[in-house]
Amino acid sequence: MRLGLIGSCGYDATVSRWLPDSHARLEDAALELFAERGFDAVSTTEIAQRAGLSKATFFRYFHDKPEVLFWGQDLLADTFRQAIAGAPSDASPLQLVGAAVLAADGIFDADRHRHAALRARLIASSASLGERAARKRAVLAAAMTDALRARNVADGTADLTGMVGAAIYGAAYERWAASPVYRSFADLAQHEFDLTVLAAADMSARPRASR
Amino acid sequence: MRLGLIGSCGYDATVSRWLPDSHARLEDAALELFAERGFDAVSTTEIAQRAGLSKATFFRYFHDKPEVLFWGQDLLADTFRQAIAGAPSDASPLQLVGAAVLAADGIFDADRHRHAALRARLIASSASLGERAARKRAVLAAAMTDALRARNVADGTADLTGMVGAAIYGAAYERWAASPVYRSFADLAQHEFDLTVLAAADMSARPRASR
DNA sequence: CATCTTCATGAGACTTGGTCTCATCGGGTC
DNA sequence: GACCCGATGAGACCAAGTCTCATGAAGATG
Repeated sequence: MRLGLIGSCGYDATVSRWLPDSHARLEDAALELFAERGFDAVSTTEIAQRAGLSKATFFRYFHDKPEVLFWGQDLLADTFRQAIAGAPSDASPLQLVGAAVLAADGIFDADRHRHAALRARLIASSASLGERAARKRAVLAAAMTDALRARNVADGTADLTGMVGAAIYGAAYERWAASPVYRSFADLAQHEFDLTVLAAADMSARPRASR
Repeated sequence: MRLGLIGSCGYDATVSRWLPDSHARLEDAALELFAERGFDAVSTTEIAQRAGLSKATFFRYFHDKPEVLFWGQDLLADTFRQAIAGAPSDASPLQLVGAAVLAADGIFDADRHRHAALRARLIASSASLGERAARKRAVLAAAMTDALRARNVADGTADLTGMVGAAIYGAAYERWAASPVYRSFADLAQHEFDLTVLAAADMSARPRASR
């Protein structure tokens, strides 16, 4: 139900004198408190206390307070990179990023869906969280751009297509998170991809005479 | 040489018992200190002292420390909006955002160019500044998207084109800031626009058989 | 059994960003 | 002269984040 892996350093849940899974306990405590009172009104000291730990330990597991909501993003960037590197050789750049977003399906399971709506609500409520989210998305775009360049896609095209890929991902994730019941991420991603292909063609079209 | 206008509230430089232009003095002091020692190693107290003011006054003029580097962005978003609203009715969405970026030419004058390289260097050096920059760019994209929707561009197309517009702006600004001598922003923007038109067509193209 | 090492943790001092309240004081107004 | 307005200073106060040192159980070694 919960990953035994932490962002950078893998660790095995050593059964010791301490209660196990400090990382998960801290995350659970934080999400509970955020759900009750919002992000800003909860202090890191309080999160740590509810998890039965100290503030210092909180910052050992999370680089800063927002990171409780954002950890695990590296995995997503890697998934994108690998999907693009491993796609068929006759795919267009747009199809490559489409395949990348579809490949994220495995990450967004039912467990992750449970907190997705809360996360979205919190991020929308705080300017500083919005900044972090924007940056994370830029990192995803850069990951795709790099993977495209590695396949000899021209620089300008790789830049643009990476951003479009991030937009497809963002739209698909938003809908996935907003859905009250669990749905397959791949279905939503495929749908957003199709819409984006149409929109890409539409960008350069002159407007029809209005009605 | 320096605007007499502050972000949200206009004020006139009342000649009174205080030295005028606190805003400008704070900004100058901050940029000097940042240039000397970097963003993180300078405290807001120190900035205020060099400007002959108190920390409290610093936070009256800038909502937070990073804002010293980012204020004035609202003007840019408004410029984009107005340019899109006022463009010829037969323009394609891509041409609309192109026109918007070109319209920013008036903002990027020689005075603003003087500190642009420093700003870029500082932003690249700090993760938190990178987040703020990413968010600001997302706001610009949203401004363009809104203006496109107001012209009856379809939602999906407006979303995508707004992001592309922000990318064009970002690339043009980056080159403008990096140029050691002052250059016309419009020239660079036009060039980036042309490249992006080509890249947009290239996104959907199958790769040529490699040599 | 005794000792040593390892390591996740606690305790708490410390710096700084950011908020808030209250006092100050010159200028303009009536 | 009495009054208010508005930019400012002083400084208390809170929370994020860093850092150092102590602790004590687990496991290894002898």
